[in-house]
Amino acid sequence: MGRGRAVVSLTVDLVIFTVRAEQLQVLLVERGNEPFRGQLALPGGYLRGAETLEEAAVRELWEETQLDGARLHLEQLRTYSDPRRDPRGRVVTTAYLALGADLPTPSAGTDAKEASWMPVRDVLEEGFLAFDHGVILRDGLERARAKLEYTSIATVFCSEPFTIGELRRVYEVIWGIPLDPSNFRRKLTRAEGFLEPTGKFRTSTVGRPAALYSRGSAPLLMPPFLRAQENSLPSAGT
Amino acid sequence: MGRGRAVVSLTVDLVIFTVRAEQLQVLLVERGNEPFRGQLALPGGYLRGAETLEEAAVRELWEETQLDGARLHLEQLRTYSDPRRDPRGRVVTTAYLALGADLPTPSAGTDAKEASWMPVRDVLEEGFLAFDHGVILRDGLERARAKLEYTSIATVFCSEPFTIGELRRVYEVIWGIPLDPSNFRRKLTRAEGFLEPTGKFRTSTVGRPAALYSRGSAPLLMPPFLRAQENSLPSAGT
DNA sequence: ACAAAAGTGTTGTATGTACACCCATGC
DNA sequence: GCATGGGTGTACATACAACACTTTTGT
Repeated sequence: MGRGRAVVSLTVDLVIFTVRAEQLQVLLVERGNEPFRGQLALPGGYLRGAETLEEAAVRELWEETQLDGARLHLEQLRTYSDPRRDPRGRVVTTAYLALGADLPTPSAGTDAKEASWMPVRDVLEEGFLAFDHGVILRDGLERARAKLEYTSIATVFCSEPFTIGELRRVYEVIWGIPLDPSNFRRKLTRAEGFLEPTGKFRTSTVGRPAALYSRGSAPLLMPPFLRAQENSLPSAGT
Repeated sequence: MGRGRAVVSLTVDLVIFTVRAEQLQVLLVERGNEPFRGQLALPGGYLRGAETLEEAAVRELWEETQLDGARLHLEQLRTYSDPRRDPRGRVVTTAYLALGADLPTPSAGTDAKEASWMPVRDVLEEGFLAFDHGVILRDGLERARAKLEYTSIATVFCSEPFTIGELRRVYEVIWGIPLDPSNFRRKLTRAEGFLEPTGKFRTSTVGRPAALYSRGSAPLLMPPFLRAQENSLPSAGT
């Protein structure tokens, strides 16, 4: 029964997205060791004895990037198991997708590795990232784009409270297409449980003050908010 | 760096669904060893040295159930990593979802274990299956239900060629709600690339002969075909 | 006054839903 | 003929896209 049972190491890797400077950005670390020394990679590390993969993801998030898992949306993305994906041996990795509002730059942390935000569009090309991290990144991007359509996930990219205009910019940046402000507003304000009005206004910017909202409780957007069949990956920027 | 690195075994488990006798059914095996001896479980087994998880899933599919992976839709579901999920030790498992048309009963195979189809509604209750397989099964069910909405996956439950009525029964059985035959037909025949007319008819049944179709090439259903927010899991049967 | 962003109204088109009705077959 | 499913037509309600228009601020 145990015949041929593989000896494997298990790791977690993190695709951490935020929207800053009108661009979708991903948090990357520079590798300090071979293989792929000096190349950029997703943050990640080995699973430890008594923890779940999710716990390992939160721990690595903190250790490598000083980000607080409780303030991010975190979900399992997929497990990658090609026997040749790591030249050092048999390493299976489970990728997690983390989404959050633009936070104080984490790279000023104390850890050895230097973490930095990079525009997704600049690192999408094949072979740019170490290992199979390019594939993982593209899978994470597609997951994030798809979830904007039928869940209220976009709100986690905004720090509360936020305006509808800020939320719209999240959609536009991640989908790479412009949206009609009036129709966007109607769609989201009518979606039951999507937005919670706070009664306050943001007046610090030009133009008419915008109403401030916080996240509602509904996880699903019904009916979904479909982008066109616009599936061209390279257009992730402004 | 290697500090605390977990020693883990990796397995694959399979949630195999088919529609037979107007019910959604899942393929289960009876455990021959402790723990959970005699209890029903999802088919599965250990990952071997040089294979991917997907290859292991196809291999176990054949070894345990005599089913041919090439004739099924197979996709990764999720990886489960609770340190206490297997009392024997640290076993992380990646679950795969397999969907297929009602095939010749596989349980008459040569292997040791007895595999058999069971109606999903009869095995959904918590604690019925071994390990955390109940959770995995419910995740697989929710994935299958969700994918009916926005992909053409339902067609893999029908053996080609099939009629629109047969396809409609797939939706009704998996969602547990009745659908209007006329509107269903219009929706699917208008979806570009969903159905490929064969020009032939099925005349072996009562009523007017039904046109026969084969699967089209479009993987996505645009716009999606939404069930109501009907999310009650126990209603998976007729 | 003007630019800029928020927010409202309106209109044509598409889509979904409900249901009446016709069609072709087995019995 | 009648039951049974296949398949078409139609009318109503809803939803979306496009875009004109009003409101409220900063400069």
